[in-house]
Amino acid sequence: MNIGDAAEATGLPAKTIRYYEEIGLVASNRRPNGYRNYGEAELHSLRFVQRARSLGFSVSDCRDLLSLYGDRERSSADVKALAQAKLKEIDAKIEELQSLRSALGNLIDACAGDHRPDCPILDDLARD
Amino acid sequence: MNIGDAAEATGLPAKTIRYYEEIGLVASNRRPNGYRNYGEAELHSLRFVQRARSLGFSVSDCRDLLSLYGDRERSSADVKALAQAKLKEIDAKIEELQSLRSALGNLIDACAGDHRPDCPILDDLARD
DNA sequence: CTTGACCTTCCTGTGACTGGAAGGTCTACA
DNA sequence: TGTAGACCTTCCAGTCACAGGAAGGTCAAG
Repeated sequence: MNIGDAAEATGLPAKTIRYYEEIGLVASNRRPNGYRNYGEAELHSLRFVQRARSLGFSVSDCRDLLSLYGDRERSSADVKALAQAKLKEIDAKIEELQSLRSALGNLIDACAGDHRPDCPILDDLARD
Repeated sequence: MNIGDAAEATGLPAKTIRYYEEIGLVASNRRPNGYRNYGEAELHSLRFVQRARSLGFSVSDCRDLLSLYGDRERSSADVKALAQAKLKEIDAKIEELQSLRSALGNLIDACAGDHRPDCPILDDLARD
């Protein structure tokens, strides 16, 4: 299976698949003509990474997760710890965005939004 | 006022202040010895940008906001529109993070987190 | 034999900085 | 007067996770 088909099968752009190979995340076999060749095992890894990325894990996290996935001696506690750390990051981001949202929302509510130049938003940004 | 003092006064790292000058966001005067020299006007702009950034505006947005701030003919509606677009972006990010949080949270809840290798988190990432 | 859809590698750019090297300047103190 | 060290300067490289594009090789169909 060529990279284009692998891209379609996994939902990842071909560029991204090449990138994952370049950084040593998901290897590939090569045909005699130099083309990359993807089998079920590689597709599986690519899909694994795709899902982990979409859950918010970094590429580096994916490396760890793939390694845990391949380790028959792993403890599920190790995976859970990784996931919980990620969850904490996500919670922190949500909280930050919410306080940001609230501050910006207040400014917007205070602004008339008409043709006149008076604007509480700019006033706040420019306050001494 | 040298860049170090300006950094302290605005809360921005000196590196960042130089960067803002490089991209043409906040200019500076120079002393005969080549050192940057910051007066009240420049400090004001830097603080303005610092606040706008901390509200989630991009550097490009800051450029627009600075320009609106300096425009006596502006309409507050223009500023409000910019802020509302940003608010929409923030809301979208919050929503995305929340659905992500929920998906990851479910997986975590399903994982025993003990010494055994069985792990619903990995199972989900590796599902066919 | 050609066309066009693939594939390859390599280089550059993104956003918003951050770190570090190499070297110039200023101030305080002996 | 010399010097230490705390500033300042520019320039280059790295971050993260790719995306865009150029130049050129390969393949299947007609």
